[in-house]
Amino acid sequence: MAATLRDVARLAEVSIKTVSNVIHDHPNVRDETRARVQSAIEELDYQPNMSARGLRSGRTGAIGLAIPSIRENYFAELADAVIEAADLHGVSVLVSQTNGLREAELDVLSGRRLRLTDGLLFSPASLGQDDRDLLNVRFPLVLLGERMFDGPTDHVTMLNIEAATAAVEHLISRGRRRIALLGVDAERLDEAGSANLRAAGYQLALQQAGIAYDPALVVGPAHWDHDDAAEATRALIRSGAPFDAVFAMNDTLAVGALRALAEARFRVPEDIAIIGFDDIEATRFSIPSLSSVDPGRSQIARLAVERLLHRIEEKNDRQPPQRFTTDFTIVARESTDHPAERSVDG
Amino acid sequence: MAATLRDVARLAEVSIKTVSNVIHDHPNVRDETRARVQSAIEELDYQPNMSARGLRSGRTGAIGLAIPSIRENYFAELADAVIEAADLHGVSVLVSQTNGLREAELDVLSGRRLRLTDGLLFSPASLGQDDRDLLNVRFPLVLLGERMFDGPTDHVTMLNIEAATAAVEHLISRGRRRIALLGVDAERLDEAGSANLRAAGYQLALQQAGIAYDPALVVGPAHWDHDDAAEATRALIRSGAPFDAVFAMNDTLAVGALRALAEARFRVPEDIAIIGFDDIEATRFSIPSLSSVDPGRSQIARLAVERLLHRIEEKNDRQPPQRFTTDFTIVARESTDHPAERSVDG
DNA sequence: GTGAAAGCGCTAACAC
DNA sequence: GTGTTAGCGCTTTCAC
Repeated sequence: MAATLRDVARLAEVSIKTVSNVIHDHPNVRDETRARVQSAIEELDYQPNMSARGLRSGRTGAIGLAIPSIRENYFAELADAVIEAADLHGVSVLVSQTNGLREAELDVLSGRRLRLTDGLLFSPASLGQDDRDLLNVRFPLVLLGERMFDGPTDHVTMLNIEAATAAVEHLISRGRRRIALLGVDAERLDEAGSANLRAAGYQLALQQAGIAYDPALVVGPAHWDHDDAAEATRALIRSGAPFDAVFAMNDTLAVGALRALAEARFRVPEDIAIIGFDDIEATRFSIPSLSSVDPGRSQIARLAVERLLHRIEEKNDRQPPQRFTTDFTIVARESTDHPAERSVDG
Repeated sequence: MAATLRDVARLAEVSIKTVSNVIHDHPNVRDETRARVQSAIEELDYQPNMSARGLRSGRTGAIGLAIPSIRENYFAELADAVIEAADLHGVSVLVSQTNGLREAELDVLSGRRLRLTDGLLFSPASLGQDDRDLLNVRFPLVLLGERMFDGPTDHVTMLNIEAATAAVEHLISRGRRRIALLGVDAERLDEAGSANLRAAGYQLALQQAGIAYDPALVVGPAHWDHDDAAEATRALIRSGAPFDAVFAMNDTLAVGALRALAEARFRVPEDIAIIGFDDIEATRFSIPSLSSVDPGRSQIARLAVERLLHRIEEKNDRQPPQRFTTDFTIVARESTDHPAERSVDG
């Protein structure tokens, strides 16, 4: 059986309060006593019972991270950054996957799903702007991503529009004019999430460069996975609409596009330049390597963890919700490292 | 403030014991009483305090998963499978990353790192056969991977030797004879871990096919990442040793090799066939797609979670440690979909 | 079928 | 500086 405070106190011949004082580095313990307690702790290999501490203090020392799927590289890298950041504060991370299902996301918000936690970092994939009120929960919550805005909680998000504009400007700076947008149907530009923001950034960049917007170059899929991206790119190629660059709304899409372009014997970047979004590791190891937008993931994670821990600390004097944005960077790699051979005007 | 059992009991006008009986689906509660309690629970949105339950019952309802890094695709997919499997049992998963550091792995085993858990799934990357005794811990532990064998705990592992043999046989069946082994230095074949087992499988397959073993075709890196894999492959190419196939000890290495081969203008699979190991998602989206060995990851996860929960359940009548192996499959994709154009004999 | 009460291990207010 | 003690919310034994 594991040792308790009582056992340590008995061995060190002090009261449990003194042991507790030693553990919590409280003052008012004589050095000699402290040493005696310390050695008792070591002798018994005493480890505090976190359930008891949690019951008493109302804190578990763990936070929840609810994301669509840890298999998606972006979220794996985000989870890594969150776990690292939490570690620095001595906090553990419980990971819950929603698979993007509304039911699962509601479960998460109900608190039914993650019960040992002091608070939650939540990156929704199904809930949208209309569900904002559901974020009024009884536990500290920090929202991630770009599906809901102006909700009742702190929110950490990237500068989607600005970053997308910069990505498209990067393509334009390489002499590209017929820039396809991969990741959203032209008819659904007004829906929630990163997609429409990035699409807005795309349109803005075109406009600023005096390039006409062509809906024929805007293709799905709604699901951002390799397969659908490859299929959408094939459809774009079949459509016959000429294009000399692709702005993929994330790197997974970009990798799928790369695959479809290779099948169709397009050269990247000579014939088609590509830039993705998220700067996941895969960008560095595709052939060719993929240019991308680094959204400042570790900054997002650090900020989010710090805000959440802050909210957990704060008692009743609750501050109004705040929104935080992170810095982005364009990372130029091989897939855009070539000026257009001839400019194709629309 | 969150509602407690007491609040529910008061509202339903019963004792807390009756509420507890309802919650735990115990018999001996009249239907009418049960209904009254149920509606009180709903009215108050009562949710059991897991710390209190944990303190009382000695169970937290969470398990730990300690892996090197969630960013590595293999571990992300393993974590996904573990979380899914745990979910089926109503158990949460705390993820801890060791980054392959010995210190961190010792921390994990000391129990200092994951304290809210009932048990641990541990996939070591630094600890090896000599550290077997360290696995004698006070909490339920299930070991994953192939760095330690015959330890004092349950162990779930893949059939590395057999699977590696099958992978190499797959290359041989395509007429390949000069098969490079990527992932271990020829001088270090005897060290711990998956590497030497897979190397043994490689040697076995060659032997059975009557192909001479050539240490010049066995190249590092010790770190299984894209960069080092690409570099090792470049070195192999520079060495001038002729080869017509690569068996990469995991898919990450295979992707790195693919990159180096493309740079050197080798065609895959026409000039060089490649097979990897782990069957991560990236295999399906590389160009060409990568053949691989599917190690039965979800089976590993399910087995591991079930064994761990079983160990958590069992009282003092502890069974001896058991070892479990999973089924593997060779998944043939484009990278091996071509018979050798001419056989190069060694 | 239901209730009363002890106690899991810890924290912290209070006493000395 | 150190000790005593109440009580966090729950489970469970035992009584009725």
